[in-house]
Parts: sequence; structure tokens; C-alpha cells
Amino acid sequence: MATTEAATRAPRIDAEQAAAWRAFLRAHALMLRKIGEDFAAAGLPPFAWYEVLLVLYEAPEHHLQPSELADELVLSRSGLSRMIDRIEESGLVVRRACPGDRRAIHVELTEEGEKMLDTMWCVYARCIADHFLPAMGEQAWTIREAMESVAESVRRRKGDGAAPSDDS
Amino acid sequence: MATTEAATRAPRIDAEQAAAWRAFLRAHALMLRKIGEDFAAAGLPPFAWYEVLLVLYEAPEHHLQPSELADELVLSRSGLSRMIDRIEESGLVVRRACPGDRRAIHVELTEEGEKMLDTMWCVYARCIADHFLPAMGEQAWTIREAMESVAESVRRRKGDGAAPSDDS
DNA sequence: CAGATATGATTGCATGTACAACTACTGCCC
DNA sequence: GGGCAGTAGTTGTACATGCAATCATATCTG
Repeated sequence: MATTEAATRAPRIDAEQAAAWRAFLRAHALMLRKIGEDFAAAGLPPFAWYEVLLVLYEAPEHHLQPSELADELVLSRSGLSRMIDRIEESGLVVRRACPGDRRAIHVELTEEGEKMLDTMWCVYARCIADHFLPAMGEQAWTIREAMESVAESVRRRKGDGAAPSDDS
Repeated sequence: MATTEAATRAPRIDAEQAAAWRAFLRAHALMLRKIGEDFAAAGLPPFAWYEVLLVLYEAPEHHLQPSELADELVLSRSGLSRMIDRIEESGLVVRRACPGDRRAIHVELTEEGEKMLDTMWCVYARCIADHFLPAMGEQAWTIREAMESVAESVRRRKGDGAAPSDDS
């Protein structure tokens, strides 16, 4: 075993908090399955592609490097590399040389990709509007704050396997 | 195309709401990656196993049928079937005949599985306590309510490809 | 400038997951 | 009871994803 003994004691987590976490997991799983079903039913590409196209669309000139993309999407580089293969094959993005750094490339959104983004958004937005937003109600802001705080917390300690957190 | 034209118009979603949704996705992705890393670093099985073990543990007599398990975990039956293969091979669960219905089986948690659940919880709980709970603060209840509401909304309309939702 | 080190992307391999087809059994209807 | 639809689980196949190794290029150091 390559571990310290840091894993021998579990911090206390009360029922309400545990329920919040599990509800979070479940909501995510159900939403993603639903979105995937809706995309499939409409003959559209998988959800993962949507996120790639969106991030590219939002980038300064509709292009990014794979590594930036992988970071943004919380995906491994290898996985992303192959995904780009498939998306490129469909003509929604292209790989272009990156001026100034010849080992890097730009992944650029095509016109066709931009249209696809739009088409997918129609299906996607309905799913969010039907299931996610109503549940947020007036708390959208609160939820957003909390979620962003989670993300920041994880990002801050990316490397730490098991940081000391003062439970008794 | 096998779809109605219901996908041609996207409901309006304002920036705050969209940000909440995206923060939700990102928080989930980051948390799951972190948990996976922590489990791997501790030489423990993948996160998916934990959820199987937990659901079994919580079941009436520490056993469930695969289909119930698949439902609970939002997983396909085939995927679950193979996962059970692997978990069973590790001795954490066993398949047993189901009295009263000879096509069904029980998947039952072993003693060893129960111990593993405990070990994994130590790592897992720390991750939640370190990154998720602090971000919830006093809002744990609000978040839980919202997340459960999302889940219920999706479950209610499981089959509907694109239900009519009154956007203009 | 040469060599060492770091960074960006891809590929081999292993694993995980889903859909569709299949087998086995149950329950219904005639 | 015999046949037919439905349900539970598994398997063939394809696809998706991650880690580790690799190749090419960049940057740093002496």
C-alpha cells in the first residue's frame, strides 16, 4: 500500500449534509441520462460534443488548444484527443497549426459546428428549463455560488491526496 | 430524423440560470475526479463500486436484485452486470439465487464488502467534508431540496422526448 | 550553442459503459 | 395446458475514457 494512515478516520458528516451530497449525485446522473436520451432521440451527437463546441464558441476567436479545452472540460488529454478525432471527422471542428508554437495546435469551430451548437442547444435548453431550473426557483444564485465554491475548493488542492482537515 | 419539430426553438434561459447549471456540471466533474484520484492513491477500488456497496448496505438484508440496483444507481443493466462480475471477483459481493423467482438473483454484500465500504468511506468522507460541505454552509438544506426536486422532475417524465413547455 | 528538462499532443493498452440480441423464466389469455 | 407477451439477467459488439509511454518542439542552463 502506498498510503499514509490518513484514511483511517472519517470526518463526521451529519445526515442532512450526506443527503445533500447524495441528492447532488443523483440529480446529476438523472439529468445527464435525460439529456443523452434527448440528444439521441433527436439524432444528435453525444452531450460531450456539445460542451466542446460551446467552449470553443466562447473562446476569443472560436479556437483553443486541446490542453486548454481539457482543463476547461475536466477531461483527460488523451480522451479529448480522441474525441476531437471524432468531432473533426464530423466536420464540426478542424485542427489548425498554432502560430508561434509548433507542438501545439488550435482546435477551431467550423461554421457547421456553430450551426450544430445551435441545434443542440434547442434540445439541451429545453431539458434544463424543464427539469433543472424549476427546481432552482429563486435559489439559482445561491446554488451557483455554492457550486462555484465547490469547484474552487477542489481546484485549489488539486494535488493533495489527503490534506489534513481538522476533525477530532 | 425521427423527431417532431419540437427542437426548433430554445426556451429562454437567463445568464444567472445558465451559470448555475454550468457551475453544477463543473462542480460535479471536479468532485468526481478528485474522489477518483483519492481512491486510486489509497489503492482502493473505483468510486462506482462504493455506490454499489453502499446501496446494498442500506437495503433491507444487505441484498438487492441487479435491476433495483441499476435503477437506484442510474446505470444500465448490462453495465451493472459486468460491474458485479468484477466486484464479485474481488469478494465484496456474492450472487445468490432469489427464492420465488428463478430468473432473478440477489446481489449480497459480504463481510469483506462491508469492511471495504468502511475503508472507502474514510477517504470519501474526507473529500466531501473538505470540498463539498464547506461550500454548502448553511444552505445544505436548500441545496438538498433543490437537487431532490431536480431528480423527481426527471423521473416523472422519464419517457418524454420533448414535452411541451410554455416558452413563447 | 549543446544538452537537460519541460510542455503539447498523440497512441498502445486496459478498463468501463451502453445498446441490442439472446436465454431463461413468469404470468396472462385463450 | 399451450402459446404469447413481458420481465430478469447476461453476452456480443462498439464506443468512450484514462494512464503510461512516446514523439516533437520549446525553454532553460551552463
